[in-house]
Amino acid sequence: MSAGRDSTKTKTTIIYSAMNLFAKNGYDGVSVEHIAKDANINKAMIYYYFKNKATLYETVVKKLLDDIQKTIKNESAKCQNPKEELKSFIYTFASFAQKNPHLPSLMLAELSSGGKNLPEDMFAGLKKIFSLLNKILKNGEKEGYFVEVIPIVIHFMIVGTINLFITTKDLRQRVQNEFDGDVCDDCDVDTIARYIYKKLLKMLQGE
Amino acid sequence: MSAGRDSTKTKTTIIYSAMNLFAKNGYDGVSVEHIAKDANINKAMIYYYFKNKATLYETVVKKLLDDIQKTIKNESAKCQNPKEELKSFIYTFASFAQKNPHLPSLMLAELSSGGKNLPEDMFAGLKKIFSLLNKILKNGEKEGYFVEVIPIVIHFMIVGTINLFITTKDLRQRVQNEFDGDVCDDCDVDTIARYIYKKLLKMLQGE
Amino acid sequence: MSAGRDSTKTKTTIIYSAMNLFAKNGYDGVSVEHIAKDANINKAMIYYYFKNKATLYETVVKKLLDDIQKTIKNESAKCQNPKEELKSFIYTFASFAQKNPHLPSLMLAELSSGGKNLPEDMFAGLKKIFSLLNKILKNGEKEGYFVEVIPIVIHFMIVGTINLFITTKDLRQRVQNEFDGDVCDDCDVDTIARYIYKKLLKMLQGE
Amino acid sequence: MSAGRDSTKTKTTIIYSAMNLFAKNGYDGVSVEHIAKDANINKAMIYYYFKNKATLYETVVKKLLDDIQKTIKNESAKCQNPKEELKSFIYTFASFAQKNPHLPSLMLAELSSGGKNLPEDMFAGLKKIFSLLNKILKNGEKEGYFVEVIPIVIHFMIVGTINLFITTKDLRQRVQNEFDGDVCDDCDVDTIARYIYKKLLKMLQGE
DNA sequence: CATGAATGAGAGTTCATTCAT
DNA sequence: AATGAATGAACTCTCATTCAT
Repeated sequence: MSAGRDSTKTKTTIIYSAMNLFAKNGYDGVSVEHIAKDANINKAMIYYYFKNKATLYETVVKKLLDDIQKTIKNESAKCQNPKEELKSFIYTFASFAQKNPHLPSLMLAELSSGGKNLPEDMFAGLKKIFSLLNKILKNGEKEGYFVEVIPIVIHFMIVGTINLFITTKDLRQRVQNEFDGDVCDDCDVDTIARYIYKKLLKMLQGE
Repeated sequence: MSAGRDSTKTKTTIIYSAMNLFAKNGYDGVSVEHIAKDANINKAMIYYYFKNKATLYETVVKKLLDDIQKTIKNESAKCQNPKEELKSFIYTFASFAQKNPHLPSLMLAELSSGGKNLPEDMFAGLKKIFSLLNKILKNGEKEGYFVEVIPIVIHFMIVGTINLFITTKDLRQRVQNEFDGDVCDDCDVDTIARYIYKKLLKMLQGE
Repeated sequence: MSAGRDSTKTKTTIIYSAMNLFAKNGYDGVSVEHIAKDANINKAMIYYYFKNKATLYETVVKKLLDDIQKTIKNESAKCQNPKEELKSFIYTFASFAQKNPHLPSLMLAELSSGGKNLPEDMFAGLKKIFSLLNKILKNGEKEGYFVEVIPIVIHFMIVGTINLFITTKDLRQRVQNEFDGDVCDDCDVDTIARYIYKKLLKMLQGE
Repeated sequence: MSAGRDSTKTKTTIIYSAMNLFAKNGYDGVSVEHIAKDANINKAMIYYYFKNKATLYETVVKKLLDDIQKTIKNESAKCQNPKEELKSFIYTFASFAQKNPHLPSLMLAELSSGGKNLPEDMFAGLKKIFSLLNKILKNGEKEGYFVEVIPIVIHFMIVGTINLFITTKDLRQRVQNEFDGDVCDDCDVDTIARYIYKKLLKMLQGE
């Protein structure tokens, strides 16, 4: 009654339920039945649209990586110089990660398993994202904006920091009071992005 | 016969097997039977020593966090000033993470699940580690070595970068050639630690 | 549009695909989807033409039994005396079984399940085939060609031997060398049919 | 309560339930749950004792073939000459097949699937049985009792006939009256064995 | 302390069958 | 006459956990 017989709609529903749940509980922590119930569809439909659980997972992760990569690219096109591009990269990644809290979790889960689940196919997504930053840094270097750096380290600094920031949000709020140091529990992502950008500039321009 | 001694030995064996497997495959990716086989003991013994699988997991993670925290503390005690302490923090964390490749995986897995698995009890470990860095930064600031920063962000920068570096080791080697940018596939952890420290100093000192 | 013609064609396609697959994999070993794909039609069409899977199976088996029975009858009509008729029966059954390797498999599968699958309706086919041999033997007896025998036993000898011969073809070739006795792995069906006929004559004529 | 914790007993129970059900309904026609219920044990125990359904099936078939082969061998040892041995072979096979109505069904099912289910491992059983007959025939030939024949054909005659006789028992009784020819619906297996032996002798001795 | 046997719940997956268009 | 979407039941297999010895 509800969903009817709309192929794309059903498939999309499945993907979003899966994205949601995989992000929260990881691959092994989510059952196909769980996804089906969340998507309000019959469990067998998942196998109608996807070969198996692993394929569904792969689809989800790929979509997420694809989306962010496109978003970053679009935003980057509006920039005038490497500095702006770097800023845009950080801001866009951060805001996307916040809007899709799935992403950091999935990325970390994926990476922390050594890519056990999704071989051969989704690296493309990760590589493309890194490529974008790589170009920005190299350009900036060539044009005299930045000093020479090891791009992958900068990449890990940005992504690692933001990811941890997002994934620990709940935790940080849980501990805020029992702690002397500032855990930034009420900072919003924009603030953090700005902060990271500012600090990073110092690295990239220093001496 | 000859009780007691074997007891601790068995328990230790279990913990190390569990640590190993949990790190590689995550909580849900490891079965109790799997651990028993790896530890070469009877499955029921795990339930003799640990209430259940979750408790065993908790024990493992806590031990790991405890170990690193103690190591960092010990190393820190040998230092003369905040700069040296910061250097020591980064180096120690990096080398510990490399020697226990379990740690980053477990930390990420744990955090990325929003602490779903080990509630209430293991945060202590994470907090202690952060506390160490917090003190270093605050001291450095008070003594004029560092400018004022948001400690948790610096913490995430260090930990996030190193963790990603370690967990992506295999992946980076897999892609090294098909890529234009340097993915640092043959850098060792020390090199990276030194690099991170150097770059961080710029942040913390720059006017 | 242009109904009617396609109708029969589709139905026929289904039957042949089903025959092929049922023979190779047995009733439970074949899915309706499998048949649909093989026949290159939509799965639901099978339910348009046949009440359900069991009915389709029944149709297939009946057709096969009907075909062979008609073939035997036709060939028999060309014969002059019971001896020739017996020879024709054996040769025809053997060559039909070889051309339709489905038949023996299906017969055996059907019989070995105690007729669980097709109740009440397909025995007719089996009975008709046996009737043909029965008449030959009775005639031969009356006309002094053969001694009196129990027809059903002779029937089982012929059918059982040929069926085993055909169904074990692959197996016999697999073991040919590791075996001292001759497993007749390169005999063709005609040779065997002739041999069976010759040996059977001895039984039917002896003293 | 009932079965208790007796390993061998449980395993045996499983095997016999499986033998029974597989014979009646074939491999695909029996569910693991079905077997568990019939054996009055927990479904998971089947996987405790057997790798999977296929392995259980294999075990069952192998046991059956082993049993009959040993029985035939034992009986054969009591005989004085090839003629007696042949008689013994036929009688023993027939009576075993009757007492274990599973055997013919399983053999046929197995063969008719081209050995799809049990590769590489159970042929041994089939080969051993054939070897026994092979020796009898060769000996008989050497000692002047029998003429030269193709052993595998004789083997198929015996086994094929008896198998069909047993598997069609129900069917033959269902049709007895609606039929002119004698379908031997009330013959017992001994009668048939004797008959087959008698007829076979004619083949093997006739000049 | 230690073991093998046992359990019940649930996981992923497939299937025959039906519905809506 | 034909199609793709949908369903619910069943199936194989695994797992965390407990019992009996």
